[in-house]
Amino acid sequence: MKRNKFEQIVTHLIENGFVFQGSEIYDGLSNTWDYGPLGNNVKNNISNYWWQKFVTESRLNVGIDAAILMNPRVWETTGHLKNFNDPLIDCKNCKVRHRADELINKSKPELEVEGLSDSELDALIKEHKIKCPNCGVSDFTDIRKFNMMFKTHIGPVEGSQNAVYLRPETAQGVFVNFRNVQRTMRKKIPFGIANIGKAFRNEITPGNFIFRTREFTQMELEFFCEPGTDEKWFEYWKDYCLTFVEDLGVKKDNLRFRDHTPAELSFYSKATVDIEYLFPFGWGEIWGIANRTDYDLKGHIDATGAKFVYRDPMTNEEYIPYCVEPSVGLDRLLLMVLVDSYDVEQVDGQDRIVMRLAPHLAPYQVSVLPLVKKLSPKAEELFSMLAKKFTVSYDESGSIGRRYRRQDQVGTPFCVTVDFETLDDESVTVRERDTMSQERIKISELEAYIRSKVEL
RNA sequence: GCAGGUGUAGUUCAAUGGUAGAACAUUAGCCUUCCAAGCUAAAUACGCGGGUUCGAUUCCCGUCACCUGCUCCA
Repeated sequence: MKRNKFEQIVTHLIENGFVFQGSEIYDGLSNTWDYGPLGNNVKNNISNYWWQKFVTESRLNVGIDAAILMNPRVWETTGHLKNFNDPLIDCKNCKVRHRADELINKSKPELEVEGLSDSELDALIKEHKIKCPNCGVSDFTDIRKFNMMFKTHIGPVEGSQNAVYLRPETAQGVFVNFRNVQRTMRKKIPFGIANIGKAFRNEITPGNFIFRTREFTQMELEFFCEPGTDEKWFEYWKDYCLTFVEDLGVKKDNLRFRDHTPAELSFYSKATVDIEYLFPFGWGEIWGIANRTDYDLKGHIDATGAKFVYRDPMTNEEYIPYCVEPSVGLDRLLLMVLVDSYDVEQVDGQDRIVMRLAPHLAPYQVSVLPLVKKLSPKAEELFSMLAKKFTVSYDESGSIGRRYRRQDQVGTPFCVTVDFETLDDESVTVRERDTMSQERIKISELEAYIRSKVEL
């Protein structure tokens, strides 16, 4: 079996401690993945960089960390309980799956399907002998609901009264805290609230490694602005996000914007644009920037009477803020960065695998290598010094050339080699991943030298 | 969930109805070792369960996982 490039990359990531299959020794659990030491480092680097750019460096934004479990009424308000309840139906003849309401709509547009129960939909399909658009036969299974929210319960006893859901998006944790944050931080519109956290969706079909999983990390900013300025801010954040993605070091040819057509717009969104990346398996959405208008705040006001109406202190004008939401999946950014940096080149007739990760994202920025094991004490000393400033690995096993290649494989941009001269003159060899070039640097100047190359 | 495909050391591949070999990788040792050198050792596999059989990694069934579609989405 010939392996495609994506399979090669996945194998490489698993073999080098970036990602492991979840619960592997128990035969795994479908589409769960654990991040190994290296993948975790890269993920944290991306996540920290996002927080740096969207919160720390922003005069307008602040960040929170909202709970995963929320009062289930939140999901009634947002429509998730209703909209994540798709009535699915399978054709027994050709095995193609359909949505029951859409199935009826397509062949009998005159029939009203809005608000019908499953059994009523079932009855309509039988009564009008609706045919499968794929094979033309009218022979379907019963409707089955596929709730995309993970359900659990509070307390020791399971029951419908105490049902709660794992949040399917982090955004609502921000919206319900709009007033808390605005008041305590004394924020004036426009301002944004950021949140990084896990979300859970019981996807019908996950896949493509860590691209679509049922448990994933979202990094979201809910940016609140005055109605009428929303389109301006939409454009602003759209550009800001693209710049962010480009700073992750991926090839620009592999990036594009894609506007959602009116037909595919979410019911809550006035406009949505995706930043997409060209994965080996095709274009995939990385980042969605949505104009959510006042849908969310208004919904919570209507349901609870929350004081989410904002009074402009200058004009005394009152309004419900509009929200522009850049929402990105951390796992997808990670996959993008890892896939994009993977490179195989020929050196002296041998394959050289190099992860050309941006230095600020690499799992290790520096590796300290004693030329021979006798030099380990000096190298360990150097490791301790550098580890206070950078992420550093240490390797004393095998020939120096082999160790350079090992570091290339996991994307370490700089290797620092301790040799016998080091003992005499306090200098080391700094070897660069991308150029394979070497330079002699004094230990006293090492930190500044590496810092100048690692920082953006 | 449905349809199709795949499943042997860490990886890539062999062989076989009588319980498995290699290459590379890994670990240890030799070597004043700067781009996967060499030499000497070591460790590691038939996804799981059941059936047929004297005996199953091999045949059958089930299951689990992964890949490709259908659907959904960050």
